[in-house]
Amino acid sequence: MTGAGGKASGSRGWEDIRAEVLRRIRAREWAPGAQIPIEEELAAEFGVARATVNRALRDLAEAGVLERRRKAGTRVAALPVRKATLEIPVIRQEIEARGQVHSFQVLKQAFMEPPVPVASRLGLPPGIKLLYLETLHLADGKPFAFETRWLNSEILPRPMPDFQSLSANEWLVSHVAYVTGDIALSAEGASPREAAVLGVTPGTALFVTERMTWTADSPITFVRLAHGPGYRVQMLV
Amino acid sequence: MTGAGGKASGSRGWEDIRAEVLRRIRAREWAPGAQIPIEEELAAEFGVARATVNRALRDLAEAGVLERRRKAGTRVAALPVRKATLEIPVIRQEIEARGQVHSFQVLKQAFMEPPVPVASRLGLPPGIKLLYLETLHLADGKPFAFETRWLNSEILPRPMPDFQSLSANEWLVSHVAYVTGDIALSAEGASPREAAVLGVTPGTALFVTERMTWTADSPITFVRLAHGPGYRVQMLV
DNA sequence: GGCCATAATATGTCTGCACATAATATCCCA
DNA sequence: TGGGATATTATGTGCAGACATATTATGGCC
Repeated sequence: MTGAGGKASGSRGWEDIRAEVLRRIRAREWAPGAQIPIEEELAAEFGVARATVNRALRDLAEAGVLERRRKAGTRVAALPVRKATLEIPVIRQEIEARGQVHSFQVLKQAFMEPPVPVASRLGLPPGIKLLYLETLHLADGKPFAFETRWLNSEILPRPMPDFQSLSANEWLVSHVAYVTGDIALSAEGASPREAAVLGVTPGTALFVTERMTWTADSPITFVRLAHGPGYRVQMLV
Repeated sequence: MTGAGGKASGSRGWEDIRAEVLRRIRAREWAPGAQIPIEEELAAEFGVARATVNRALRDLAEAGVLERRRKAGTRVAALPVRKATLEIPVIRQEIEARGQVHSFQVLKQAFMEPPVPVASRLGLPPGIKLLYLETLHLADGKPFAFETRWLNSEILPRPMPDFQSLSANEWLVSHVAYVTGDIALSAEGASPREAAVLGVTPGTALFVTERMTWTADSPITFVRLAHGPGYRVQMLV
C-alpha cells in the first residue's frame, strides 16, 4: 500500500482517491454544479475509511475544484476559481536561482514622513516618521529591480542593523518572521527617476510589485519593487 | 471543545496548536533554522493526539513556515518562501465584482497556423492549424482587456460553440473543467495594434498575463490578456 | 579509512470509532 | 399559512493504534 495500516483493495491512498474524483469530474461523470456522493458512500465504494475520503475531498476543495458545506454536501464548483500559488522568494535567491550574482546598492536612507497613502495603509497616524530606503538590486552587475521601502523603525533593534551590508529584505524575513500582508501587482511606465536608476528610457513598461506587511500588533513595512524590462512572474496552477 | 471527541486540556483544536507554534516562532522561542520538538513530544505537551499536531505542522509546512523531512524532523524555515495565492476568476466575474457591466466583442476568428513558439509550448507539431480568436473585453463599455487566444480545435464539439455569444473563456471553464497549466505575468509596452484596440497610446505600460492550459492528454489553449492602465492584481499572503 | 548493508527514527498515512458543528428539513402550534 | 423550535444530516475534527516510508545514523567488512 501507499500509506498505511488497514485493509486496502482497489484504490490506495488519499491521493488515489483525489485522482479518481478528479477524473470523474473531468470526464463529466459529475457535472459542474452537481452534487457528488457523501463521504460515507465514497468510502464504501473505494474501500477506505471516511477520513481518507475526507482528506481527498478537502484537498480538492482547497484547490477550488469542489465546494463543501456541512449538511449541504459536496458539489463540483460551477465556475471554478482557479487558484495559482505564487512563491515570493527573497530577491537574492531569485537572482541566484537564475545563476546570476546578486548585489545591491543603497541609494538613499533617511527618516522621513511617508506620503499620506502609505501611512494610512499602514495604519499609522500622519506625521510619524519612518525609515525610508532606496535600494537598487543588481544581477550580474546589471540593474534588476529598484526597491523603495518605508520601514517602521519601532520594530528595529538598537543599534540599527546595517542595511548597507544586509538588505532590508533579508533582515526582515529572518528577524521579523512570519508576518501577514498583501501584495499588489501592476504595470507602470517608468518615472524619470526609475528610468535613470534602472538604465531605461522614461515610460518603459515596468513590472511593479507592492507589498504591505504587518504583524498582529504593528505595521512593519511597505515596499515597492519596480522590475526592469523582461521580468516575468511564473506560476503553476 | 472546538472539534471533537476526546480529552482536551489546555489547547483544543489543531488551529490552536498551529497558532501556538506560530507564536513561538514569532517570539523567536524557536529560531529560524532551528529544529522543533518531534510530534510526539508536542502532542504530549499539548495533551492532544499526534495526528492533531501533525495536522497543524503540516499546515504550517504547506504555508512555507516549516520544513519537514522524515527522520530529519521539523525545523523553522530559515529563509521562508512566502506564498501568496492568486485567484483567477473568469473575466466576467472580475468585472462584475467591481460593480461594472461586462461585454465583449470578437474582433477576429480564424483557423491559422500559430507562431512556432506557441505551437511548441503547447507541444504541437509545426504546421497544425488552430482556432485563433481576438476578443476585446469591456467594462461598462470601456476597454478592459484585449485577449488573443489560440485554441486546439480538436477538443471542440461540433457544431462549434458560438464564441460571439459566450466567451471562449467561460465556455472552457464550464466544458473542459479542471485542466492544469501555467501562468506568466509581465509588463509590456502596448503594440500599435493593442494601443488602438484598448484606446491608449502605443508604448503605454500594459499588464500582461499569459496562460497555457492542457489536460493530461492534450493541449487546450494559449491565452494572452493585455490589461489596460490601472489594472492591478491583489493577493493576500 | 572508505563503503555498503542494517538499524533506528520522525514523519506520513490509514483505520475505526466518536463527538461537534453548521445548515437544512421538518414539525408543531398559533 | 407563517414562523420558530426541533430533528436530521453531511461535513469537520478528534483519538488511539498501527503500519509505511524516507532518511539519517550506525556498524561491520574489506
